[in-house]
Amino acid sequence: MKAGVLLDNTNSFRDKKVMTMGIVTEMTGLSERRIRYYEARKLIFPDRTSTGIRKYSFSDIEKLMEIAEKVEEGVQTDEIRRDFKKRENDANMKKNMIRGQLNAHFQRTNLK
Amino acid sequence: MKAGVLLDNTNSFRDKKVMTMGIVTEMTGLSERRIRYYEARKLIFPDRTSTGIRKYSFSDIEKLMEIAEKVEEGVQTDEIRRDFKKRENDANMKKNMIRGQLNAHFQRTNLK
DNA sequence: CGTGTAAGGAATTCTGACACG
DNA sequence: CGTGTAAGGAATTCTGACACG
Repeated sequence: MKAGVLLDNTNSFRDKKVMTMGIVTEMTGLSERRIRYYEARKLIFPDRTSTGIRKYSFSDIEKLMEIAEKVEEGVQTDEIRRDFKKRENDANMKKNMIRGQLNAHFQRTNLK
Repeated sequence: MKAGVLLDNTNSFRDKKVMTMGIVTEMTGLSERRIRYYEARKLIFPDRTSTGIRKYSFSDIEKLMEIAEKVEEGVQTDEIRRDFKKRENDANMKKNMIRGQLNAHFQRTNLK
């Protein structure tokens, strides 16, 4: 319960997919073409309305700007994707570690 | 400076106007007609793109749901507007009070 | 490999008005 | 007063393809 709260990183607004392409191009300065291409390369995963319109979150925007930066440094999309995957893995491992320590803690203190 | 930080309530994402009408109708369950009407009655103030498309924030969404609730209770838009105005006034007064106390505090402790 | 562009269609949004009440 | 609706136009978004490299 407590652990759930502590580990709950849902930044509610940050992750809600609510922005359409026009806003995203405006906020990131990227072309529609580039944004769709990064999706094709499995770097971002917008939601879709029932009619096919893409919807992005604030964290998608941040991710896009990070991608664009790397690409401009000459990094290939494939490598960026691998980096993201690794990073996500690390985050999950950290989460599990914390969960383990919390469990240990409660077993010691609560003894049940 | 310090006071500025303490008083800075910019919830960054919550107040950014980034959603178009379709998303707003979906999130609030309200009709376009009602949403535009509440704007005409000075209850909400979406931004506009250069071509006239309305853009709403998460806090606009929350406000809309509150408005809808009141309207369904039979409250008239005019009264709702007055309530909002008053509430904003109260918030500003509170802000100024805090600012005053902080200033007093720093004058006492810093003596300059 | 990453991105621009023109093409054509589908979906979205906008305004002003008529309607009911 | 608050909201629905049909009307017509303007702006947005989508996909697939050709182009360059």
